[in-house]
Amino acid sequence: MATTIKDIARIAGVSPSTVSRILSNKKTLSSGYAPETISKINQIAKDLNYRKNRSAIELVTKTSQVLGIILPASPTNFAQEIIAGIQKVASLHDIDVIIAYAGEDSELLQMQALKTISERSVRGILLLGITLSATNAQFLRASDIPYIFLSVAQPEPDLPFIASNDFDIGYQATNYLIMHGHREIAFVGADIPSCVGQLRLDGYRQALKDHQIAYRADYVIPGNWLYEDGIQAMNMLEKLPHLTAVVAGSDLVAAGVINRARQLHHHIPSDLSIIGIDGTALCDIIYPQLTSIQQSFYEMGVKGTEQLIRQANITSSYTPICTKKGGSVATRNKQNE
Amino acid sequence: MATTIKDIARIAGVSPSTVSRILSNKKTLSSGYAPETISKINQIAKDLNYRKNRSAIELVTKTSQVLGIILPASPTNFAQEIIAGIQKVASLHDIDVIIAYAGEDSELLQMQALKTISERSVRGILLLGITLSATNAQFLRASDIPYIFLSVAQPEPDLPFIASNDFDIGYQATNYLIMHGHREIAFVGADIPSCVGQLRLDGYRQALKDHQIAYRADYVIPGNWLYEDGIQAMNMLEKLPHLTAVVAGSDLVAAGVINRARQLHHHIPSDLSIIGIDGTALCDIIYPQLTSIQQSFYEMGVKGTEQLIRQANITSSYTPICTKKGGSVATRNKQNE
DNA sequence: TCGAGTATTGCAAACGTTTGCATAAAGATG
DNA sequence: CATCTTTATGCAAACGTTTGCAATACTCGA
Repeated sequence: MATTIKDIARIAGVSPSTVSRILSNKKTLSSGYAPETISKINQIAKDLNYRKNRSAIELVTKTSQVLGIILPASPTNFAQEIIAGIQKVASLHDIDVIIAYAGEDSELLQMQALKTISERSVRGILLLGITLSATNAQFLRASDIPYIFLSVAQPEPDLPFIASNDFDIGYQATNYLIMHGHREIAFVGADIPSCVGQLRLDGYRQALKDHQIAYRADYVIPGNWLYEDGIQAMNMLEKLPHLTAVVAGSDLVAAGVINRARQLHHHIPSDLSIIGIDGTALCDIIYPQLTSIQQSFYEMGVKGTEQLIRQANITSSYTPICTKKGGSVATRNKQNE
Repeated sequence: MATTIKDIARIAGVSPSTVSRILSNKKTLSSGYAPETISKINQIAKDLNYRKNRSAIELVTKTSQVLGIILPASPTNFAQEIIAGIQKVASLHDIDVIIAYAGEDSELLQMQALKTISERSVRGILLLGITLSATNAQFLRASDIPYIFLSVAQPEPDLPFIASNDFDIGYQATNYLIMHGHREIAFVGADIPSCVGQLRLDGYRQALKDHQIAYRADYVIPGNWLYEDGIQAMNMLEKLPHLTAVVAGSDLVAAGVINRARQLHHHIPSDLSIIGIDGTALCDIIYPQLTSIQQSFYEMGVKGTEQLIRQANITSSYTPICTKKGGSVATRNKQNE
């Protein structure tokens, strides 16, 4: 049986309140406890290997030092970076983190994760890379716990988020290729039904439009942001003779496209230029090094956590994106066509 | 103010005990509650958006449905896979997971993470990829909470672990190269002072010895398992003319070696063969595809969690390793020398 | 109609901590 | 010496739940 505050009190010959106040070094209104009492209590606590019972504390104080993170069941490779940002800020404030996994698709799994987290009277909830079903969003709102979505912008105004502007990402990626002389550009590997995918596609189309390039439906090959999607996409792209460049939905997709292209004896970037999205560590690792639209994942974690911790009202915001240059995009001059 | 069991009881006109038993569908000794009572209670609970207070439950039952994970401050890329295994099993048993980060080096950070976790009266602690200082190990032992180390074997017998046999990994990697005709083999990127690094190095040396190959200290270039270490290592390897193969401490290191080698106009695998360690998804992504000694990370998570959940006594074990073949190792015939 | 048996529910203590208020002791002031 | 402060500590309620035991209400056979 673990030692409690009462055990310490009994041994020290003081009351539990005294022990409690000393151990959580509360300053009473008056100046405080006798130094000898303090050191005695601390010594006994150490000797008895005393550890606080968080449940009891949280029960009586009705506050907790815990943040809840909800992750998609298949954690994307950038989630790690966001979590690092969260942990950084959390540990600075002596706050613990509990993690629950939610299916992206399965409404049931989502609800389960929400329940799990909300029952722990957490101080706030960070939702990474998911969109909630209407019912579940309602549950979240009703829970009375501050929350914020990270990395995917939410359409509804009362679901605050910190994310990249996915329209801009799509636009900037496409525009980058256009600026390098490309006009036959595919858009592959994105999960189109999703908010993120849809927005990026919109950005892609807008960039084309702004440069009087016709949109071709067969240049858009949806996927699930995965390496395998890149492979698949490249298999289809091969049948499109005029194509000179590809916007990949993620760095992973880009890697798939590049590797499959190599197998098919297409040279990157001279035969085909590729730009990725995310700007993860992967960019440096694959060959040729990937040019990519880099997102500020770490910053999302930091900002989101800070918002939740300082109890101010929570507002949506976009984190900056930038183009990270590699060697996967070549300049194309018109007469080559 | 959140709804409690008492609120429901008052509204339903029953006692809190009734509500409690119904909501956690306890079977009383006799057959049970009246169906109408049950449905009434459930309805009210739903209407009032009732959520259990875990703190209160844990306080009174003195058990928790939480598992603690301690991660190294710089989470390695395979940690994700282990965590996936943990989550899988945990969610099957309706168990939550809380995560704390510990420095590998900093004794203080380690202690902080241990305190954090142990105060939450968790059901068990999983320590990923770290070794504890003597003091901290003592603290862990004294905590009375079941624990198990994952992915790094512990020397002391009362620190149970589930990990790969790192000696075997070093041996098997080296032996694979020898079997392909190599005799001038470097060992790079491993963190030698660490248990894991030391064991793998021992395996490497044993394999050499078993084939009457002399050990050369300049063929061993330590590192920190990182991509950059691979780059650095390759810079040094270039000055060793007879070298034909490399055992990389991790897949990341291997990626670094390969990329730097390409920059230096060495062809992989004809000029230089490379074998990685870990067998992560990265192997397929880099070019040429990496041959690697694959570890069973997911299984570590699964097994460790199962052990902690079923409260049986916890025992150490090794998970299997296997060689995952890519295109980064070439056969070398003797007369080439 | 009377128990006996059973089905359904309630009572109250307990978990370990915090905290507003009360109190005792000691010192200061007149 | 009486009174007032100040300082250091204790009392007891409260947090929301579970659960052993007790109690009530019903059913049924004789």
